[in-house]
Amino acid sequence: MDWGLQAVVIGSSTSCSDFHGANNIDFSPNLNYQESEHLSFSHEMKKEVLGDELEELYKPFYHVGGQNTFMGSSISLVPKEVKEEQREEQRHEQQVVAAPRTYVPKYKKRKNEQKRVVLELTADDLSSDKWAWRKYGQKPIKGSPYPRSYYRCSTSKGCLARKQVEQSCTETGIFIVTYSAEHNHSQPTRRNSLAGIIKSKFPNSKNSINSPKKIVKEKISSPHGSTSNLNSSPANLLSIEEFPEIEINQENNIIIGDYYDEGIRNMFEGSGENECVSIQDMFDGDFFAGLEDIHDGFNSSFGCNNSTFPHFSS
DNA sequence: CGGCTTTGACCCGCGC
DNA sequence: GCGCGGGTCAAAGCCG
Repeated sequence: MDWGLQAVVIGSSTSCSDFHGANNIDFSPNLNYQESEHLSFSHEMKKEVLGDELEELYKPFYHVGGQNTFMGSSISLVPKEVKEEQREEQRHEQQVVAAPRTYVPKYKKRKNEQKRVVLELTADDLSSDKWAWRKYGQKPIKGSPYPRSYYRCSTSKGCLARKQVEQSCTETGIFIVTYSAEHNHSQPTRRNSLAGIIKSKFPNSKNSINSPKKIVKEKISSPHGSTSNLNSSPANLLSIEEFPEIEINQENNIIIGDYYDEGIRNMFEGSGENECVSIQDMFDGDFFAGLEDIHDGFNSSFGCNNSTFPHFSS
C-alpha cells in the first residue's frame, strides 16, 4: 500500500443513478499490496462491485425527519442555525452546530455573515462529501499552525454555497469544516473534472472518492529500476488472487492463462496461448483499455450489469 | 481546452 | 482613521 491511493485504482465511468452520481468508485482500500509482493483483490472488492453497500457509502447530505445524515457517516446533527436577528443575542454563545465534537470559533463573525454550519470531521468524512467544490482561496489563520482553505460550489455558477476547511490544531486528523449558504441545485450527478484535485484536496483520506480512479503507471512501470523488491521476493511472483491466471513471473512478464478464455489474450495482436507480456508492453500498449472490452465477460460471470462494473483505464 | 489549485493582492468589518 | 485579520478575487500554472 505504499502506492497509496494513487497506485492501483479502479473507477467507473458509467453512469448509475443508484449511486446518486457517485460514479467514481474507489476500491483501493480493498486492494492489498502485501509485503509478500502479492497484489490481491479482496473479496470485499468484488462484494462492493456487486452489493448495495455503495448506497450506504454515498449517502448524500440530506435531512431525514429532522435529523441530518451527513455524507453517509453516522454524524447526528441537531442544527441550531443562528439567524441574523438572533445573532446579537447569541454573540457570546457558540454558534456551532452540534457535531461529533464541539468547536468554538476563534474569530468573531461579521455582521452580514450568513448562517453557518460548523462540523468537525475526519478526513474520511470529508472525502465522502459528494458536492463538487472548487477551492478559491487559502489563508493562514492566526493562532493556528494550519491554513484555512476556502471552497465554493463548482456545480452551478449561481450557487452561493461555501465551505471552509481547516485542520484542527488540537486533534490530529480532525478537520473543522464550515458550511455557509445553501446549494440552489441538486447534488451533481458526476464530478465535472478531476483535474487539479488530486494533489491535496484531502490528502489524508484513505478512501476518498475524490481520488483519481486510475492506475498510475509510474508506480509500476519501472520494475527494473527499483526492482529490488520484486526481485528479492522469495516467490518472485506477483499474483492477483481473484484472477488466478494472471501472474507476473521472475522476468516481470505477465502470464495470462486460460481463465479469461480468448478475451485478454486477444487484446494483444499476435498473442497466442500462454503468451507473455512484459510490464512495459502492458503499459505502453492498451492492456488496461482492453480490459474494458472484455468486461462484459466479467459481468456475465459475476452476474452484474454494466452499471455496476468498474471502469478500467490506463 | 475546461476545470482545478495556488497564491499574492485586494476588500471589508471590527476594535482601538 | 488606522491597523489587523478574515474572506474573496484573479492571474498563472497544472492536470486529465
